[in-house]
Amino acid sequence: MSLSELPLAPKSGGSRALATILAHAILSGRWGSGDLFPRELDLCEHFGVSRNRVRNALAELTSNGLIERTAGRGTVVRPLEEWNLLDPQMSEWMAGLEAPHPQLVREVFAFRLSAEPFIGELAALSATDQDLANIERAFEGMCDSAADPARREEHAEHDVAFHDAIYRASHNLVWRQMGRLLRPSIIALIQRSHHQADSLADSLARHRQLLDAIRLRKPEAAREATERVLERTAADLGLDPDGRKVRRPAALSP
Amino acid sequence: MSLSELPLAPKSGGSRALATILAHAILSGRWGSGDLFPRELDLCEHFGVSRNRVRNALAELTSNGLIERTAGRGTVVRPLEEWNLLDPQMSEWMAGLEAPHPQLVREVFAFRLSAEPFIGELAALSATDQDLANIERAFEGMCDSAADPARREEHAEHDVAFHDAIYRASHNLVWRQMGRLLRPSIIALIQRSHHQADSLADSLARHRQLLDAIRLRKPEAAREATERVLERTAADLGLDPDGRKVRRPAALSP
DNA sequence: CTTGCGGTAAATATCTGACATTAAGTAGGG
DNA sequence: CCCTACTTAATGTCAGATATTTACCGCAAG
Repeated sequence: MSLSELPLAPKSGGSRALATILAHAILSGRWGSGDLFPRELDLCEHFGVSRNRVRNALAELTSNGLIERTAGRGTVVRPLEEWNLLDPQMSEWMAGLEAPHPQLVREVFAFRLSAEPFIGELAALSATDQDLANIERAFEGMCDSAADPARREEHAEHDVAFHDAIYRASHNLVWRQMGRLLRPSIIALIQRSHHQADSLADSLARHRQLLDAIRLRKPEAAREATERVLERTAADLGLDPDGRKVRRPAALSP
Repeated sequence: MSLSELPLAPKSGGSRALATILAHAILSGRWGSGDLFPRELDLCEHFGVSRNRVRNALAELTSNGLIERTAGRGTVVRPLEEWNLLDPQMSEWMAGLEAPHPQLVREVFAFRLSAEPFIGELAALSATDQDLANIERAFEGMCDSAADPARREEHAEHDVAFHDAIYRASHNLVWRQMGRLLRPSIIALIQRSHHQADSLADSLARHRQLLDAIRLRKPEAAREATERVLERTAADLGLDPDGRKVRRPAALSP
């Protein structure tokens, strides 16, 4: 991939903006695994910035596993499997992307599909009144912004807040930080799906059931409600809702 | 905390070594949340390195959420809840630490306690022959190195490999990357526990049961076996095995 | 023909010094 | 009393020079 296809307005915003541009290019899949990345000096010239900024930007990509740099050889793009998906910076980049790697969307959603029903259980067991209030407020925001098709983005943000509040209700640092994967996953959703009016109403109804299950402290019901919410989401994403879905062992063991 | 208590041999190893020293100091809890971190120039003088290296090291700490830097004010340490636990670099730092934050150990273990039984199920459902071979090889390594008390570290590495192979058997990128949390958790284990001979034998027996459950593709059995392994681990860590443990909803719902 | 050695080029890593930008505190004038 | 302008102290950025690592090529010995 030639360097000349990249946008070039990173002057404002420090080396962060430059890192974002480069990260988006890699996350979109413009360079394959093992491809050589442009040299520092070429990047300096193309973007009209100092070598220092370029180096800082590249250092950030390095720390997220997107590239590997070695003196004398240059900069190469690392394979997708070694990207650092759990870094919040990566989530931010993925969320700001118009067309992320399809595999990335699938992997993240497969994770949600397997983990979130369980997180729903945890939330039903450990949610405080404060957590419930947060979930409820997000839900009301979803309802409020659902009618107007022009407020899709706002709706998505409330959607993120809803699920994130559930992650937080687990009251564990690790689970909570995993909640950052929600944003890219849900943003990808609104950009892919057409979100018919009936689909939206159905989605809201399923979210309400999940909220109720958590409020009533019914873990089993929360798990099932989460599965139904994700079924709806999978349909909107155009993914096979059962392809990678993991059935509960209760349905499999003798 | 004064800067003079830090070790000072980061000459070899680039800015990475310096970042490790500083990260270890923060992870040990020497600076509290919101405390001012030493200025760049003081660090330069103390370690006898250029400002460039100091800045690179600090940039790495910044990207992991350990510190926050703003021009004009200086560098402050961020609260533990905002540390970037899921970054592999952080796991490495935590693993290399002699005495990590007790809260950190607890949070990570609480996560394992809730997540790993489920990962055990996933592994029993999705493990390939290759995965099984990996798990088995790690288990044999554990057995082999169990007898000699002088090979505790080697034993711990096989222990990590065992559980990591189970994470990998889930065949999902996100779960797989979470496996990096195992190293710091297990390293903390061997540094805290006395690991009596009988405790070790018991631990091995429980690991074997888990291995067998996965090999026989019995998700339910794998979940229970994982819970027993973690019970043993909790006891060795001196944590309350039931304190934060999440019972299965089946035992709670009507 | 292959292997091993040395030299050269290319890329990243580091050092140094100067300057720009930001944020907080402070004194003076309205 | 408040608001502005100045000072100070810290991080952010730039530019140039130098060090180090790596790959590649030519050459000679086996």
